[in-house]
Amino acid sequence: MRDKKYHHGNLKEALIEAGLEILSESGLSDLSLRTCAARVGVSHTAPKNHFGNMNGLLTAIAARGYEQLAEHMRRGLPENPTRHEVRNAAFEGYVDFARAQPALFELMYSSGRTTRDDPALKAGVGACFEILREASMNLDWDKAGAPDAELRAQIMSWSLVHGFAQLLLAGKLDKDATKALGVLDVVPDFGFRA
Amino acid sequence: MRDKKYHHGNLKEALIEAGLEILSESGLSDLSLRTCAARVGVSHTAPKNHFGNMNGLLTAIAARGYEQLAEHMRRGLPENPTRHEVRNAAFEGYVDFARAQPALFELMYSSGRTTRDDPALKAGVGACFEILREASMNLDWDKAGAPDAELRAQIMSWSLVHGFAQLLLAGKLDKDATKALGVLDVVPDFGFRA
DNA sequence: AGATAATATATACACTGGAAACATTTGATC
DNA sequence: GATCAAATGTTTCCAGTGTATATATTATCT
Repeated sequence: MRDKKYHHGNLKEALIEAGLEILSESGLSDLSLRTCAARVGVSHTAPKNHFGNMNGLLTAIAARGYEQLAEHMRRGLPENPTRHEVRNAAFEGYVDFARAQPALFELMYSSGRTTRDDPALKAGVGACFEILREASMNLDWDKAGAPDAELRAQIMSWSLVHGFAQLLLAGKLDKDATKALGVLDVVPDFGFRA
Repeated sequence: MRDKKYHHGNLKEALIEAGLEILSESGLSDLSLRTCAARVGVSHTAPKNHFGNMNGLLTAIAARGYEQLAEHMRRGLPENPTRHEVRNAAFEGYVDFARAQPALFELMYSSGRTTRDDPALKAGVGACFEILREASMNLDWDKAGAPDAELRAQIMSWSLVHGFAQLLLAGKLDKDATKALGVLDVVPDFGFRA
């Protein structure tokens, strides 16, 4: 880094990755414009050109998070997976991701820190939502047959797995409870009747 | 308030209520030691004597939040409620509370801002958990009969209703989806088979 | 080459939580 | 009642935060 250039060249991407690193290493409270900028070696006002403000940077980081979450939910799937395999992978991957990246997960689902209408963010959320749609198909819930049975099952699946992940991260499920249930064992098989 | 006394007399309680008001009126981002202290008319370092630091104040506020949530989950119950009425009231009350107090709800379930081991906080969480236990009794899930079937049903109930509430607050369920489902209509009757 | 836009810096400001020293009041003990 | 210790608040200061403004540097396009 002898000849440090005035223009970084790929600052936008570098800042997002710096943010992801900070979230992974430290936590959400240590993620700031200044820590991100410092890690990249740039002044703390440089991000403004690419993200507008803190909200914009956080939104971009959260969007990347949803992409990673979608990856996680498809990880380890065989070539032509059965519907049951898709469901198991999706639910296991969801909780796995939350536990592996708690700070990022918290940012992704916090209400005021990100901009909901952001296209990249909505795309990431949409990718996850699509996986959950596939994972929830042909679930024989009680109200199956109702006009919006599929959407209903999809939202219930998402609620169930997300609520479980969040309660886990928030420490609301004590160790006895989770151990008795087998945590990851209970998740993919939430009592759904195939 | 002519003769303003040096000692407030009930500062601890006043600060908690000020915090609840700020959360209700403005939002989590506007809640600070200084805004709380200013609302009570006291210096911004006064809270230290009662709560130690910001974390302590937030923990106390969150604990109060769980008490309010427990109230909400029992609101409007008749004298000798049926199990179905208990369940409906608990689930409706849970989502109702989240929508009525989104900022407080976010604080209550955020990971790093509060101290998990705090006795008052644990008591509040315990009260809610107990209501959920009652609301989940005799649920005929697939794995009913297993040694920990009841705890399992309890955790699933909590995950389901909490996940739904959080996804709602985070704006992940678009209006078409929630409208198609009837939101509060779907909550108390999540496909449980009585 | 020269104008213009994009990108990064420098500086200043209001805000935050917390540490330290000090002031005031309360309450217990003699 | 006087006295001394503990509890309760204030004052002052500091490092850290996001952002607005003005400025400097580079890239791009005609």
